[in-house]
This record gives sequence, structure tokens and C-alpha cells, in this order.
Amino acid sequence: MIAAVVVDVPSGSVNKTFDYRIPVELEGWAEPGMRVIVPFGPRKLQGFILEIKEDSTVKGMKNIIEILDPLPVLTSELIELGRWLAENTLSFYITAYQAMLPAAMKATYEKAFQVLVPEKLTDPIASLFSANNEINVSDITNENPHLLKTLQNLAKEGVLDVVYKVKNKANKKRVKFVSLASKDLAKDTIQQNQKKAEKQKALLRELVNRPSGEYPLQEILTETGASHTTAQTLVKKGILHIEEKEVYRDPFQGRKMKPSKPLPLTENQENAIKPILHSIENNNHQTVLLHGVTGSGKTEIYLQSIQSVLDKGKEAIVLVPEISLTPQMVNRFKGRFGSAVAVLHSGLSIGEKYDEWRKILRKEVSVVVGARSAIFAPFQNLGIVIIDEEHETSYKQEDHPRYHARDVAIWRGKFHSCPIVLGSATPALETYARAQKGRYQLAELAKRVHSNPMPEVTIIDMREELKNGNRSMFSKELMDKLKTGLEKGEQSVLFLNRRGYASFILCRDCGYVAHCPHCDISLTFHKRYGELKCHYCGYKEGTPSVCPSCSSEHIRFFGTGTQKVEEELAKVLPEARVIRMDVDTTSKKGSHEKLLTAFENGEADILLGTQMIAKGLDFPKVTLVGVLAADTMLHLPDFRASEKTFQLLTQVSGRAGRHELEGKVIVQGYDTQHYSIQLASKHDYHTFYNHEMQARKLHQYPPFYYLGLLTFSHPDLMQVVDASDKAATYLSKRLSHDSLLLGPVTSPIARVKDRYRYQVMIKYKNEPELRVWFEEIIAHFQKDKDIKDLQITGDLNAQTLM
DNA sequence: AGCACGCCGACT
DNA sequence: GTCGGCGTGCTC
Repeated sequence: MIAAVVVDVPSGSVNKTFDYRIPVELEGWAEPGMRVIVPFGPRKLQGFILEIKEDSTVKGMKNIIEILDPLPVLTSELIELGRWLAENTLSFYITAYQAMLPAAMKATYEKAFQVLVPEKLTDPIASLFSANNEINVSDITNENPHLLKTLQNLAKEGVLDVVYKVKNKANKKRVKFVSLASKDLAKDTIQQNQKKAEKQKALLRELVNRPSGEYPLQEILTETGASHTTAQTLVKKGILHIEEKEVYRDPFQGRKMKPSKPLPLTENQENAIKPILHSIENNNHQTVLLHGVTGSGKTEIYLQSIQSVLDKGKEAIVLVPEISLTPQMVNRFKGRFGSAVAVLHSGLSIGEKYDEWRKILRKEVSVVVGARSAIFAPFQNLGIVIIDEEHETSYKQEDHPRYHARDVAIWRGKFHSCPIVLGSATPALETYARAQKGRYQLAELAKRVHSNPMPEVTIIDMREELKNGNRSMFSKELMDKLKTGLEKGEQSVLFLNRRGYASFILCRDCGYVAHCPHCDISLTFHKRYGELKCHYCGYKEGTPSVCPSCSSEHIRFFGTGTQKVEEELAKVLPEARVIRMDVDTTSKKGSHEKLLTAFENGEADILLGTQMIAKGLDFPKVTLVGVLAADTMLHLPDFRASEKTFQLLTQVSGRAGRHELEGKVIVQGYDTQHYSIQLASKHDYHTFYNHEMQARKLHQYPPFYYLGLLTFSHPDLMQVVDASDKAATYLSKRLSHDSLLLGPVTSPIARVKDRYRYQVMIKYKNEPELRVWFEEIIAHFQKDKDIKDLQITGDLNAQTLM
């Protein structure tokens, strides 16, 4: 039998399968989807079997060296999905397959010299091998390049052998368990009157006192103070039995989970869950957009939908943005479905992720809660996929394979004939537009549960505050409300929107921000050249010294941070206990959770933070939410700026008044008249949607057009300009009349790691050949020997132009 | 991607 | 003469 294998080499020239013979001893054992080790040229590489076939036309086939998995790690569905993924994201097959599996399964390679004929080794070299029969090449290359040459020559002469090793990044965790081999023998030993062997007796006593069974050796040793050798001695005496067993690392060890029962649904919820249950019942694929205001009880709908999927013996995937994958979130699922839940997120170690993943493969769990890549959970009987906060941009992976979890989810939904639920209070424009068109089914939750009112939002214009002599970063009203909350013993959340800082120019008097006349995008301030530039079309102008709008001199670029806010808060409200959450205070593992728990337990009055406190948090005692600098993001050079601002303000406001106490939100900013701020304060998604859709239509952005993006990078600016120019010409001759070609222009991030970046953008509605053209362009420059080191990445559906 | 092979200039 | 630089092409 022959196996078609993709090998672990992410390169265009080997982006295909290679045929290998399956040796007789592995016959009937090898299956598609298993990882194997195969010879590839002089090396050994890891690869995936994609297909098993009878024969092959290839001459001089080699044998598979080893099969790495007892079970396929890629199901036939995932093999097919990977092919689709690679082809639609312009990635290599191997890259797509590796993205579906936990990092632990990716191979690492090592090359080493081994001694073949020890007698022929002379001394300086011989001593190198005295400790070990082998030397890793990676250990010598940096230190002594000359030695490498010598060893290579010895290898040529046949004195040394070159071996290639393939390893895994992480392995199954094995733990030693101890049990009594003979209880009687143990008791006898304890009875012995000698003063000797006290540690041995202590160890045995511990085991005798416990109910008979196996215990982790380490636990027993720490308990009794005995050492490994003690245990080993007892094994030799035949009193103890030690066995190594494979265990799962448990990232949730010792955590208490509050069990929860299904809550009665409100009438609103009943209506919203209907289409989902209907799709589950009839086993048909349907994408349902669950548009529900913050606090409207979307999670309960998720939970009950999952329950009905589990009742049918099927499985569920829940995607949550990385940032809101908090213990609070996880507990809601673990509380309802207990040990049937696996969790996959970046906070886990490589090994922990591997273990959680294996629980899925072995069908030990039927619910997965995780970030983006959890969409590849190897379930074989998938009954539902839920994507919470579906508008989040983090669902799009920004390096290869550049997939959007939403697209993958829908692919799997079609494959399994099951519903895909997209939940959000502020759906992405693309999603809502599709729901309007009828491609997705729309389910709306317009009211909060228990008829809690939406929080009242007050917008404060900081320009007015400045005119009235308030130069602090807190408006008078926010100060007053913070004080009142403090007196009443209620909690407040202060949200500082840090994205978009320091890159734009703002007039402190009138709120003027420089915009590009051609693109309706704010200009980016380039400190180095002292000029303002548009990252979309390349337009530029000088930095004004006075505001072009009101002639004020208070025009400058803008910036502040959470630390500064904390300091100022300490000055004006010294009695307030503040917890600050940002990248600095949450970098340590578990600190995120600790801070939130502290806040939940009322150990602080004010929670101050950035993006990471905007989503999903639910604290009953929070009555006030303050948003500092609500409008900074509006000035990012991003056509989604308004949408993101609206989403963020809506999310943050949603943290207030979710329970008995009524909530209040104060939003501070400069450009407070902007529709995304005004409409967010009125909780009016629909008007925002209509308004924003008009703007997108006018400027030819998604969802009216798809964005194709080709990014070129090279250390030499001239090469990038030249290559991107050629590509643009190539495309311009082929694009249909409905498509628009923009650029080439410098990327918003013009240089990364000493490489200049240029991009060509295509706005298109229907361009079935675009993928092929991108491939051709990439292949063309790959072959061109005059331009080495030119990197090109193509994205057929870019979410951002950065 | 890595590795070998092969073809040229610089030094023992 | 040989060592070692990099350009070229292949990997079932």
C-alpha cells in the first residue's frame, strides 16, 4: 500500500503530496490523518498521511519510517477542510494542517553526529564524544564553525554518522503512581522495632492508613518527607509497586465551579432560541445571527441550545474572544456541563492545550470553549457552533493561514448540517447585512432580562470642561458620580480607550482632527518627518502649527495611559481603592483572574483598565461606568474606526446596571458629536447600522466590496516599489470593470523588521480569478532570481489594511 | 526549508 | 593544489 504524505516544509515547491510505501509491518495500521515520519532527501521529516492508495506512478519510492499516532489526528472532515483552507487563504497545505492541531504536535528537528568507528578518532575530537556517543550540530555551529567542517569530513570518511532526529514539542505527561505490593509485608516492616529506616516506615504507614489503591508518588513523598531512593528501596524489597501512568494536566485543578441549572427563558428568549432549536431538530445547516443587547441573556440561549445538542448525542463548539475567555466565562459552561467541557485558550501551556485537545479526540468531552483555533476541534458529530461576540476582529487570524473563524464555522456547519450561531450586541456590519439579505436568519433580543433598563448614558464634551477651567482628565460630573458611588459603597469601572493614541493630531479647543481629502480617514502623524500622511492613498501634508479650523495653538498629538489615570485618581480621590488592569499588571499567569476576583469580592471600589475590561464581565455591584477618551479610536487610519468605536462603547456601557441596581454611564471625549458616540449612547444599533452602511457604500468598503490585499516586503525600498508596481499593472489588465485597484502605497506600518512594506488593494464584488492571479504573482516573484528575499502575502478577504 | 552538488576565487 | 564562498535544483 502507498501513502500520500504532505511533508513539514512550508514552501511552494513542495506544496503537494509525496508517495511513500507503507512497509508490511505497518500495513493495515496506517490511516489517513495520521502523522508519520518519512525520509525526505537526506533528512527525516514529519508529515501527514492524506490518502492511502493501491499504487503509484512514482519511481524509487521510499518507506514510511514511523507512524506517530495510534489514531488519526485529522479526521477525514479536517483533511478536507484543510485543503479548502489552504486554497482559500493562499497558504501551504502543511501550514493549514498544523494550524488545526495543538502546537505540541508540531515537530522539532535535530541533526547530530554519532560515532561509527571509535578507533579512528584522534584526540581533540575523541574527547568531544567521551561523555556521549553523539553531538548535536546546533550545539557547535555558533561556537566553532571550523569544528563543524572537521566533523563533516569525518562523516564523509565514514568515521562519523549524521543522524536526523524528529521530536515533538511537548509530550504526554507521565506521573509515577505508587501502591502497596503487599499490605502484610508493609505492616511487618512497620512493626520492626529497629530504629533504622524511619523514612521507609513513614512512607508505608501513610499508604497503609489510606484506602488501598494507587497514589501519585510525589504526593506521598511530600507528605512523608521520604525521598525517591527510599521508595526505590521498598520497590526492590517487593513491598511497593510503582507504575508510570499518563495523566492530563489540569489547568482548572482545585477550582470550585458553581453548578447551574437551566433558567426559565423569557418570552423574548423563547422566540430567539426557536430558529436554533428548529435547525438542531431538523439537522439542517443554518446560520443564525443572535442580535441581543448587552444583558439580554444570550449566554442562557447558548447553554440551552448546547443542551439540546448534547441530548441528541452530538457535540458543541463555543468560540469566545481571547480577551474575554475569563474564568468567569468558562465557569458558566463548566457549571452547566461539568466535566464534559474542554477549554482551549492561550493562557494554557503547550502541554495543557495538548491534553485538553486529546480529551476531544478521545471523545471524553462534548463541549469545547475556546478562542479562534478551537474551531478546529476534532469532533466527528458536531451539532452546533456558537461564536460569541462575533464582531470581534480577533476571529480573523492575521498570519498564515489567514482564516476567519466565522468562515470555517460555516464550512463545518454545512458539513455536519448543523446550526452556526453568531451572537453579538453589535454585529459586524457584514454579518448584519447578510441577515438582512436573508442569508443568515436573524433572531433579536431587544430587551434586557428581568426588564432591567439599559443604562443611562451621558456624553461629556471635554472641550467644554477645558473652557470651564477643568484641566484634569475627569469631568466634573464623572468626579461627582465617582464620589457618590464611593459613599454608597457601590462599584465603578473606569475604561480608558488606549487604542489610537499618539498617532493623530487633535485640537484641544475645537476637536479638529486632520483627515485625508480623498479617503475619509484621519491622517497619521509621522514624528520623524513632521508630516501628516494617509495610509490608504499616500496623500500627505505638513503638520499645522495652528488649528486649520479654529486657529487655536492648542493643536498637538495626543496621548495618555492607565498609569497616569491611576496617579491622578489617587490625587483627587485618595480614599478610593483602585485596581488597575492593563498589560503591565496582568502579564503574570493568573494575575488577570486574581484582580477580577478581588474586585468581585468588593476589595476595591474602582476597576480601571483598558480593552480587557470591556467585554463579558458581569459584576452586580457596578453602577457606574466611566469612559475616558471615547473617541480616540475614531482617528485610527481604519475604515472600521466608527464601527469599532460604536461596538466598544456599547460593550463597555453594557457592564453597568446588569442586576438590581440601576446603571449609569459617563462617556468623555472631544469629538462627541460623532454619530458612533451619539448612537452608542442611545443604544441604537439599527440607526448606526444604516448610517454606517451609507458611509461604506459611498467609500466602497465592505460589506459592499470585498478587500483583496497584496502586501510586498523587502529590505530595499526600490525593490518593493518595483515589484508592487508590476503586480498592480498585472492586475489592472485583468480586473473586471466592477473592481477597483488602489495603490501601490506604503503599508500603514511602513517598515517592519527592517523590511519596507508596500501594498496593493483590490476592492471587488465578484472576481473568481483573483485567487489565481494572486498565486501567479506570488509564483512569478518567487522564480525571479533578480529579486531574492521578496516576501509577498495575499489576502482575498482582508479585514484590516494594517 | 534544508541540503548536496558544483563551480569559481583566495590562500597554505 | 585545496578550502570555502554562494548559486541551483531537488526532495516520493
